[in-house]
Amino acid sequence: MQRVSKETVSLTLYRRIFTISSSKLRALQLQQPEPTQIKQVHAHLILQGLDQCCYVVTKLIRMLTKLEAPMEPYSLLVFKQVKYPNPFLWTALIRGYAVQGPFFESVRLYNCMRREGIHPVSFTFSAMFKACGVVLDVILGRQVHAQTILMGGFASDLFVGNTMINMYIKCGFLDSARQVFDEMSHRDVVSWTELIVAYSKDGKMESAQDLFDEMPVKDMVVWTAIVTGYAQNASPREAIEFFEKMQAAGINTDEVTLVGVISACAQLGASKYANWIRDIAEKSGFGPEENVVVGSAFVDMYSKCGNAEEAYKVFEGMKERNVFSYSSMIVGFAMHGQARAAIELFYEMLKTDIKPNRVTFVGVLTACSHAGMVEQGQQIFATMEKCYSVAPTSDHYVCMADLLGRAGQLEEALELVKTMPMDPTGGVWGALLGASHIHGNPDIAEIAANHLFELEPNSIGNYILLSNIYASAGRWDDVSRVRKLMRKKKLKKNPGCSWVEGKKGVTHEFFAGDMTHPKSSEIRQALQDLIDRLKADGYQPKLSCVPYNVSDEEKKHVLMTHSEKLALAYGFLSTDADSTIKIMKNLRICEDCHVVMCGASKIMGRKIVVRDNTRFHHFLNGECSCGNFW
DNA sequence: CTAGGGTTAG
Repeated sequence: MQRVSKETVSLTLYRRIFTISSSKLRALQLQQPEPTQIKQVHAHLILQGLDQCCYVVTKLIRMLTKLEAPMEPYSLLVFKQVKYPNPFLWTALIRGYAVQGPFFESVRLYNCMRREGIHPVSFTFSAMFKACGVVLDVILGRQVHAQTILMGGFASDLFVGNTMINMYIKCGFLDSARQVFDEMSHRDVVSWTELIVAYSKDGKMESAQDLFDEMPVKDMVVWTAIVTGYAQNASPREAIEFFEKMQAAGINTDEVTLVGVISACAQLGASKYANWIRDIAEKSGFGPEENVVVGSAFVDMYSKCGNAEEAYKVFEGMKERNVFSYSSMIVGFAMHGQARAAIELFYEMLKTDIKPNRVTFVGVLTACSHAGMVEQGQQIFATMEKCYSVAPTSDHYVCMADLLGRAGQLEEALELVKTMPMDPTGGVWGALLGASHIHGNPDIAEIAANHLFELEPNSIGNYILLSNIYASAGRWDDVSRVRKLMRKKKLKKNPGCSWVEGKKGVTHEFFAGDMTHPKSSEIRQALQDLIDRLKADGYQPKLSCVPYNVSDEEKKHVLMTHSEKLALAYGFLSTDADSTIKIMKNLRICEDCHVVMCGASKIMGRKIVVRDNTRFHHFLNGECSCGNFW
């Protein structure tokens, strides 16, 4: 009779046992194996005399680790019963603790192993680097690094090198990671990609780009990394440029690549790009229905491109939704002034088993704030930690200061800021300053602004806002004091700029007082005609929107040259009579322009959508979705 | 064993 080696038998057996047990797990829809099942498997091993076989026990421990079963008691138990564990078995246990914790057990076991004179394998070092990366212990990481060199040869092992790079990156030591990379005798795409991603996450796109250019062979993953890197670093045009290069190079794209590009399109906020990438996604079989991440990215993109209906359509059509999908949709509703829809969706979400997170609450609270729903917002804020164990961060205090302040409860807002449990951030004081602007309260504005000048000394917007608040109150001495401060700091005003989507997605850009457009005189005329019709309907220019101490005539003239008005007039001239006019502005839309937009939507019978620096205004029939509350 | 993914406020 032919003798079968023990390892071969055990491999077959291992397959049989584990196929059975994993199909059982699937049938029971369990995430983790039940203790009884583990016991059964172990009893089986003992019965077969395989509980001493390192190979089988190693496999068992690896499987348990993968299934996220706790290391104790079973993994540790089966390990302890093996009389002569080999380095692979030790390593499986060390890795298990590295992945699931407690981390110090990995270290203790590693030391035990060394004391017993067991020689580590390369895999052991990888496991240790993993552990160091998890707890960000770079000191231990460096010690293990030194040992890989002492042990001879391991430091130049490709896998050990890659895990070492990974550990240094996780700990934030990019230079050390780069040094390992530079000293490695063999590198693969993984080594390159790890570093490229690390550089781009650190905002160093030039370094990432340099490495990318040097790479001998580029695969889909690294192309995706560079596209996504640009998208994440607020360079959507570059992201799209590289995506197109990637396609031209004949590289496949998958849903991960698409997500990066979708995010870039969201940042551009133009329908043209939205339609373009949607088309590509559908054609390559990665529509928003199938994949949660793609779907959520599309929801966000459509919201940011001003297409709230399509965002919701995508959301509704998604087969699976998670906290990102809901949060994006809630934030989207809030952005478009649909506070009720946002809050309803939030409550709908609570009925599912998806748990809201910090971002979800930021979304709901801003929705409340934009709709002036103070009590509802306060109630949600009060329950977020108690009921959903999401501790409020300063972001949430920004929302609350905004909620109270916008609603005119400036004193309460100030009190909240003074008593909040962490140091108030620029955002919190900024919300208060903004509210003081809306409600014309120079005293509270002063308090907020003084904190802001400390926290954000170079942020021009704060100086302008304070100066405008003084101007509205007629305190011209204070105005010139702030102006002087700005001059001293050499801060330059960020010019107001608007652009409008014309036919075929072509956009036109206008600055305040802009006369450079070839059709300038026509635009002026169209705007004048519109204003005349509005005046006949009772419109009065809001002179208080001009923060200069000049004559009323001059103020009227300044108002007429605001970039969003020029964009509006051009929109009328250059788009079909039944289409929506889409305008974007880099700064907050001014009150006078807001009134004009309302009136224009009624008189001209057109839908107008304006995106200013934070949100969308939908004008229809003389009304705005923000309810004149923004 | 190691590399690429989406949501945040003034």
